Amino acid sequence: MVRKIGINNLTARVPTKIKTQEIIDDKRKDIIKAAVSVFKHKGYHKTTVRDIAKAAKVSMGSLYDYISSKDDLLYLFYEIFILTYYQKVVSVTNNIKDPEKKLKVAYKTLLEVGFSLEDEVLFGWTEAKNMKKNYLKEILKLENDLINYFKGILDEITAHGHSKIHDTGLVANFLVYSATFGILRRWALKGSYTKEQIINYLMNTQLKTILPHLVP
Amino acid sequence: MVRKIGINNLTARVPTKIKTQEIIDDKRKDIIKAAVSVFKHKGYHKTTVRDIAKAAKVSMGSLYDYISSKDDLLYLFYEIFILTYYQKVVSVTNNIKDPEKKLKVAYKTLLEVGFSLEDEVLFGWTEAKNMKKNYLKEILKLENDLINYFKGILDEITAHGHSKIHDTGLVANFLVYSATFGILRRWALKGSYTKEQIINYLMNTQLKTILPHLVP
Amino acid sequence: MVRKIGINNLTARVPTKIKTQEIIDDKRKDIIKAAVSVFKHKGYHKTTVRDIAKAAKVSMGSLYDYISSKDDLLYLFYEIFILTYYQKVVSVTNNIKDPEKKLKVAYKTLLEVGFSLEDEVLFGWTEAKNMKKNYLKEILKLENDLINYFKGILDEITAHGHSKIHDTGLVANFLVYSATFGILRRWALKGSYTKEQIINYLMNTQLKTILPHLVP
Amino acid sequence: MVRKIGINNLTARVPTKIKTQEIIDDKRKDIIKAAVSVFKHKGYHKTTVRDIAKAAKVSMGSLYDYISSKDDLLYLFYEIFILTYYQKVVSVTNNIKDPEKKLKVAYKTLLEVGFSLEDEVLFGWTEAKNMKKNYLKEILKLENDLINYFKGILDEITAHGHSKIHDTGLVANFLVYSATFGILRRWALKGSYTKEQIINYLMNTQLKTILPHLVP
DNA sequence: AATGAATGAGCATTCATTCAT
DNA sequence: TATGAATGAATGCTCATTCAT
Repeated sequence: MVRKIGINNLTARVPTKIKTQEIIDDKRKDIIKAAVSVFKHKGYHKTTVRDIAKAAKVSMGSLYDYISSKDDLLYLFYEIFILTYYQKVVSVTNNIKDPEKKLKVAYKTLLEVGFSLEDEVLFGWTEAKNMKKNYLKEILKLENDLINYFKGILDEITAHGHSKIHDTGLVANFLVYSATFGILRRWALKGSYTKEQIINYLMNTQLKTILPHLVP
Repeated sequence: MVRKIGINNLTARVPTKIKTQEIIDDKRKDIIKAAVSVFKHKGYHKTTVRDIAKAAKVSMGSLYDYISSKDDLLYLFYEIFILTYYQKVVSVTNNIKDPEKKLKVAYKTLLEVGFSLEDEVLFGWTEAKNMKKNYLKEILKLENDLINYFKGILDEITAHGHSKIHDTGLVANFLVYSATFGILRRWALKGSYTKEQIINYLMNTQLKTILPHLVP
Repeated sequence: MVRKIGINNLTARVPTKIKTQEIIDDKRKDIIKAAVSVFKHKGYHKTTVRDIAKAAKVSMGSLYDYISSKDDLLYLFYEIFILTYYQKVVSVTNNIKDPEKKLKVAYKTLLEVGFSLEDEVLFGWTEAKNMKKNYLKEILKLENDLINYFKGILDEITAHGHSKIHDTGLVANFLVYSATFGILRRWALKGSYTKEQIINYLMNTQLKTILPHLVP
Repeated sequence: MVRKIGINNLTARVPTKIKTQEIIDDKRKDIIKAAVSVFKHKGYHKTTVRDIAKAAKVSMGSLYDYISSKDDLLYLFYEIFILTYYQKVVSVTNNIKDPEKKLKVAYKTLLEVGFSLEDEVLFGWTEAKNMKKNYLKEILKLENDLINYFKGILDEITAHGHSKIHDTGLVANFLVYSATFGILRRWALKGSYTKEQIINYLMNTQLKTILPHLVP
């Protein structure tokens, strides 16, 4: 089941002093974009709110009209980040009927979105612990939607008897985990392997584990 | 090729004001142990040097006689952490002649050491970015030793014609990456899967990718 | 001698951008009322101009059309506050001829107005220091009118030979001071004494000091 | 019953990062003295922690080694302030046997201590609301000790049949309240009345209310 | 060698006031 | 007249590091 949530109305969770919703949405996009661009390079802790304000070309005071704390920016980043992933995967695979094909396309999309958002992925993996408890909870829920989307495909495959998957939940989790391999290990891989080589490797090994009869 | 380095003389990279090497080694072990015990729970940034001094039962001044900055502690943590991994894997597999058996035992050891050091693994993954550039370089070298140890086994397997592995470097990297799945995704997995289930799953799927004829 | 000043034209001291006097008076009353309602609960410093604008249901910009600074509101509060006291006491006692009777009624009124404005009294006592020097001067003048009203009664009493009061100015001052005892010490008194007990106590002791022959 | 608490061990309630108790006591006295000297002139809110550090000739960081928040300084001020009052009154009257004499001396001491601490009294009356709830509670307890000391004397007087006091608690409260008249109304009184005139006036009127047979 | 008090630059956040629309 | 978004100086507080003893 696909949650029908857009980015704009989701961010409603974060309080603001501004009254015009349209301005909030626009400005927030700018601010988060600026925040992420700084976060990516300096990390959450080393980035100061001044850095972000400067990057977003707003004053300190104005920044705090749109968010209520530095924490909020982290939350907003994750929200957008995970939704970007999710919506991309869903939009690309939604109309595919054959579950095996669907899995292949979904996984490939996962890999490609990851590579297109390398810095964000890296940042996302390392800074989650800095989120406030209740914010983290929300983000984990969203992340779970993505895992479940894959689990759903795997369940379909099993149901159709194409393949016998032991535990679709565990497999779905590992699939999603495996998709960030190329990014999280980029220091070790860069120089030796191209993005395409990594994608091919993962498509061949990880999907074959699930669909043994797969012909690449 | 196994680098023959022990913990003590490695830490020589980190400057100190103390002159008796023996005292340095002992005290440093205490300090790092204390630092890690705090880091694990509070993270690097939220841990203050005061916290560490307190946990190590030394004065602030004394602490700075053994290290020259908070960064050093991070480096020393990684050094010990990665060496622990490496030495464990090597010591357990060093005498195994059959490369397939060796791979199995090495991978299993990797998984088990990981689970025995969950907090350290988590900490290690998320705080690497806080290390000074030149320290990071050193740590990546050490990490590379571990990857190469696996690559060596895979090369042996290929050489013996048991299995045809396309790119042993890439596979070695992914193997080591996969081994932390259970820990890095523990928020999603805890509650649903036991450590044993996760280890079994990974042994079955990841090793089978490499050794298709494997009978669990 | 009673100054004949109404609330509206007094506030003329505070500058405004608005030109129609009628609108000023109306809107200002709303704004001050709102400001006081917030001030009472949060204190002057912890109340933000935003709070006041919200409570007064006007925009920030509009608020600043009617006042020129947050200070002004403090002044306007005191102005209304002290006039309320004064006018009440005067209106109730103006027609009483017998000065002893007049004193009794005036003092009792003082006590009762105080208890009906507990929060305002408390606020008034503790925030006066935040007023601008020249505003404070004006307020002290108004306050002096009240003291002098009591002094006038005491002078009459002395003139009529009913009682010999050493220094009517000092006595008048202390009388007015004594009247806020129940409010300024309410943390210590609440729970043990009712408003009526306190009023009775003060009527008995303080008036008897002045009029020894008094029969309650 | 006189609580046996000195200033030094009382301040133990406020946390510190310093380990040597002697240093804490000394430095804190300096800091509070400096804080009060600034508070008196600028009020609590308008005084910045920087102001205080400067006046105390310590760095910001050092200041925060001795207190844990600006609030603490307010608490420490009140603690010392109220104890100064209390200890002075008790030490001067402790050995007086005759309760009437005791009351006279105690009240006079109250008046004189007040006048010797004018700024502190004024500050104390107006800033109590800024104290944290639990701190305020402690201070009110201390204040209550002073009230009760007077109540004790009044009870003795009543017990000895010298005078019939209706409600010694209420009278004690009002006595203590009356003692700050000269200070809290100094704007109105200064210029017209000397400290001595005010003290005489209060001694004559307030004590006579309690001890009608009193001959000044 | 050891201690712990001192330093001060740096940070997140607030808020009275202004001004373009 | 009315609106509310924008400003930025100012504030309370932290903490890695130093240094006198």
